Amino acid sequence: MILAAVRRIPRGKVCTYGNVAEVAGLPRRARLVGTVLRQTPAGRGLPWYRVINAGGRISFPVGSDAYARQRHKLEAEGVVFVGGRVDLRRYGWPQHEERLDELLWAPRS
DNA sequence: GTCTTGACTAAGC
DNA sequence: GGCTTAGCCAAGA
Repeated sequence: MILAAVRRIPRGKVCTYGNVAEVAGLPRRARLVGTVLRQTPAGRGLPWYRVINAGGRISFPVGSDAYARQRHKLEAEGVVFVGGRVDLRRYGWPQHEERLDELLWAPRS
């Protein structure tokens, strides 16, 4: 369910661990999302890099290899970083609670 | 079994 | 915005 949720994040958008958990139907399991992504091999076609923390930042140590990889992937899709963070009001997904309800109700594709 | 860890968060300063 | 502190809960050890 978690991986399915990650796959639904649109290009050029980002989603927080907490929101991924919610969309996956697992409220309050943000850490589990991180655990799953950590264990998931190089998910081909899995937009894992679109998942960031609630602070709008990448959850890897700044300067680390992983940090650079994720950031470049996002910037390549047009996501802009300002002061090491992205504006969730602009790039965050889903945008509104209303949208979230639709997602939970809608059949998975 | 328990104890620790951690790609997390919301709340309080 | 930043830093701390409490919760959180599945995995690992």
